[in-house]
Amino acid sequence: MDAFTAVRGPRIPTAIALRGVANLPRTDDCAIGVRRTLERGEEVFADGDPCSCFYKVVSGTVRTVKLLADGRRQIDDFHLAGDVFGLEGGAVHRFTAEAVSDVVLVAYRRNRFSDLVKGDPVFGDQLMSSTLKSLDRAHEHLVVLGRKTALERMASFLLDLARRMARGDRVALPMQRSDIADHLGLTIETVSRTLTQMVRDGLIRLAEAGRTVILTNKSALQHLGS
Amino acid sequence: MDAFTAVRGPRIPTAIALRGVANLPRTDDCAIGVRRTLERGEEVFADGDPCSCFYKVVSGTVRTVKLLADGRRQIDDFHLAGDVFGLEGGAVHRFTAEAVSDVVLVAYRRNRFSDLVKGDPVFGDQLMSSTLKSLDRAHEHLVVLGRKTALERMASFLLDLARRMARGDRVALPMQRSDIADHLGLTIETVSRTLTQMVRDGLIRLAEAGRTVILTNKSALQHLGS
DNA sequence: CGTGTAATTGAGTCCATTCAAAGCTTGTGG
DNA sequence: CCACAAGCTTTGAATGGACTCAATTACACG
Repeated sequence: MDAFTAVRGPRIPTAIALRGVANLPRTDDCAIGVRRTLERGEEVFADGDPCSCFYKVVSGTVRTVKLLADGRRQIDDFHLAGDVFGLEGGAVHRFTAEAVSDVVLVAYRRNRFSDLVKGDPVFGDQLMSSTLKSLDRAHEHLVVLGRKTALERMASFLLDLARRMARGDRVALPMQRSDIADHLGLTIETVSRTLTQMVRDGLIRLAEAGRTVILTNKSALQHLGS
Repeated sequence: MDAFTAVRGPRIPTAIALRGVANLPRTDDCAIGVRRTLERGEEVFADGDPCSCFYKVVSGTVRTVKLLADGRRQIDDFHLAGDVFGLEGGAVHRFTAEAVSDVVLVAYRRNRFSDLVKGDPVFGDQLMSSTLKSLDRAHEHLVVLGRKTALERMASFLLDLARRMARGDRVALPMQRSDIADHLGLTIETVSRTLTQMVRDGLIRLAEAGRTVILTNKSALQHLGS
């Protein structure tokens, strides 16, 4: 079975496709990449939708979500500006993608992978590199979910966010407690209690109604996050 | 940054490389793929080793492992005959790979991805497809570790193994309880108790000193595994 | 200033863990 | 062939960390 044959679109001039999102023409020209804006809570695609596009985040935050039959939820990952998501092997998406905040995306039509790479070898390298990065993040998160305590999970999460989006030691959380809980395999109560304990222990400070975290003792956090 | 430049080997005739493992010449000719046999417990590569090769399993089972500083262990995945593992984005491996049973592998030298694909587009598709399959498996496992109970974890695990390696409804477990525990984020005691409970409930039977599981009520297991 | 949503805090419970011991298997040497 | 050792697995009892249920507080928005 082939990864990129399920949906065939028009041939994409791939040289332009993924590299310079900032330089993309602001049109609906599907051949290059469709700019798409969503409001907080809107769905990018749903579990089971035909897998015709993948996406790159221009601004905002997206969550990729899996739901169990009884409503339990697991958030695989949060995707920030520059991240690629929605690239999958099968013919349909295996998870749902939703806007955590207001979001701007660029959608790329999926195609036979070898064709894309033939058109632009660098593009192929980048696509593979981006997929391998996702895989690495997923593997890292398996350790968090499989073997870490609530405190350690939160420390890992905050450090990861800080590395990716911090200005100084301030992290403005784009998501709410329930998202963090469903990402870390905890409940919102435990998330809240853990943050409170971190404040008590001088690891962090909270600001802006708890939506900004200031890392006041990064080395202690790193020791916790392993 | 490019995924496949860290180690440059001689140009690989990729058309032969990944497709027909069974047809590979049994030589040490590194340009095609080195056959490698390991005994149970031996290391394929270690966390931090330079990432010069990736591997395809010919026979046996391999585990990929992450260790925390205090000895806690997470087994990302088990790799069975036909599976590819060890392909990573960075210059060094981020986990350890060990033989769960006696194992035969073929090692492929990593190379610039676009070069590989240029040599053989089908090979590129397969490599990407294999990576996306790993990513899908990792995401599926995140749900297991983040949101499922011990019973559900074990059900998911047994069904996955059955799908991949069962003869009829018999699954000969290649790994021991501690491996299962470290894969499912449980302790060996909980793994054992869960299996005992499944036997009591008529979901499975155990044979050959508990190293073979017979799925006697697959639909009930599927209901548990969601 | 009220209203609804999100976040925090508290009390009690439970599932999986830890600690402990016994039972099986397998391999080795007498 | 049996005895013994070493490792793996199972079982039991008690503990504990995160959960559930419940109530309160804080905040955003009309």
